[in-house]
Amino acid sequence: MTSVQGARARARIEVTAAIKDEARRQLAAEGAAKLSLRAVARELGMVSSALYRYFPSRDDLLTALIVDAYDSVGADAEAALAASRGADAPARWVAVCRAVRAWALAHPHEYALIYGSPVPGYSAPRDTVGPASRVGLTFITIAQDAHRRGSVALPPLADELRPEAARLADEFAPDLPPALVVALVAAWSQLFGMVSFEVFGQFNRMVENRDAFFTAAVRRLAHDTGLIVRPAP
Amino acid sequence: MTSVQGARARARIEVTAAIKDEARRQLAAEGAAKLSLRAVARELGMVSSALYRYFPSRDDLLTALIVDAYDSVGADAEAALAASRGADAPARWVAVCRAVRAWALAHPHEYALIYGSPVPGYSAPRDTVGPASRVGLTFITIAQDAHRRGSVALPPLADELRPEAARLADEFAPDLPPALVVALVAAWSQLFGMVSFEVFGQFNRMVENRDAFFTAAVRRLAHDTGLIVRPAP
DNA sequence: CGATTTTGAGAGCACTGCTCTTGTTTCGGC
DNA sequence: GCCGAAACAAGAGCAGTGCTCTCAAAATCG
Repeated sequence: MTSVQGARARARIEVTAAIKDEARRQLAAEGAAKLSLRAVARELGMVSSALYRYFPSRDDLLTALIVDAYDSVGADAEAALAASRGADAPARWVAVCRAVRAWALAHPHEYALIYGSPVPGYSAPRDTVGPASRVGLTFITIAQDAHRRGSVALPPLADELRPEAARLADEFAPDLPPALVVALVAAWSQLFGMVSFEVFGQFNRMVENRDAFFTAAVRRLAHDTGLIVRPAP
Repeated sequence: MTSVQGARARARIEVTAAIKDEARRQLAAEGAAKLSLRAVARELGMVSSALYRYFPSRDDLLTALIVDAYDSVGADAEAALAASRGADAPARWVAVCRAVRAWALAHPHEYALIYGSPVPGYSAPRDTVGPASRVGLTFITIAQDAHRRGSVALPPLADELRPEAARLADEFAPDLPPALVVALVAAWSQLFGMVSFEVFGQFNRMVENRDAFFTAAVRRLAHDTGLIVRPAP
């Protein structure tokens, strides 16, 4: 297929990767606001206009970095999920949450890029929705496994939320009870609230033992979602 | 005091206010990234260098806007708290949470400024910590009232979190049980997780009936914190 | 080989934050 | 009322930005 596609195509993907690497380096060093196309080109020994052959605009470069960042957290979350195979549902939930937090603390600027304020004129392009959902799918997988094994205690569901819950479940996990799905979405967003507060410094001079705080809170989140410990028969 | 302080000082605070107003307008229209000192000056009919007499740098202007934004949400939250006087604790919690969310949806760019990724070289200046804590203090007030009336069911507290909880309570609300304080901090950050996801578009093409979803989730947050309904004797 | 597409290089445009210098206006003490 | 000091507006200018355009070199394909 595209394997032996001439030196040209090969060079192109190499240069594209080099640009993204250097951009990621600047992102980690200075943040998205200070990411400069000219500086990236300069560091790579090319002229700024040449860079536009690879990314039609600065925002497109950022979009590429966004996709990569989503894939990076997503991969870490999935790895944590795989590594926790066999554990009970709450433990797996906590493991994935801790993986997400660890990734965020290790890549604060990339985290800010995807879970902070939308940087450009915003409106995320279509390419991002796939990678963006990988973490969420991890949680759904945990819930599905737990539900299959009967280790779910259905959380309460407010009456006025019932239609929304049914729609949500139908769209994302038809095999799961609606109450579980909406609880999952809530816990998902709440998890990122805690991670964002920590990464963005809102816990400064307040929470000290963040590891213990986070773990306890996230365990409670699992409980709220309905995930319970139930040893295999 | 500083009341009749000459036309000079008077003009200064007027110009300062005009600059902030115009900056806020541009902020709402285009976002923090595109806020331009020159454009603000242009719109105000002055030259860009003159603006530096009022704000020594662009970041200082942004800091001023940040403080104002914190005060704005804080005021709304406090108003909601005052308006809910007499209601039971969970109802008051929900009322304040809804006020915060409403403010965020009405001022998305200002919300992004204070609860999104830190924009400048970050590290919030000292002036911001006072206004920034107003919303949190609102929640502490609710908890204190509830605790005084006995309408709190203490949430569980993990052993490894006990020292942290004691320290936290001692620093922020010595009259409250430590378990309640850490639960409060967790719920506080989780609340902003949901608001951020809604404002930043993470719920797009997913949650439709966001009002019902948010209210139900936030009610559960109150329950997690230990706030319970208990009619006055 | 020749024609075509892809790439790099350079100049240039309009814009940004910010500094410095030059006059002008306002203020407080005599 | 006068006069030095402080505050101020204005303009020019610097270094940097994203992005467009043109033009030559290089790789690709018929």
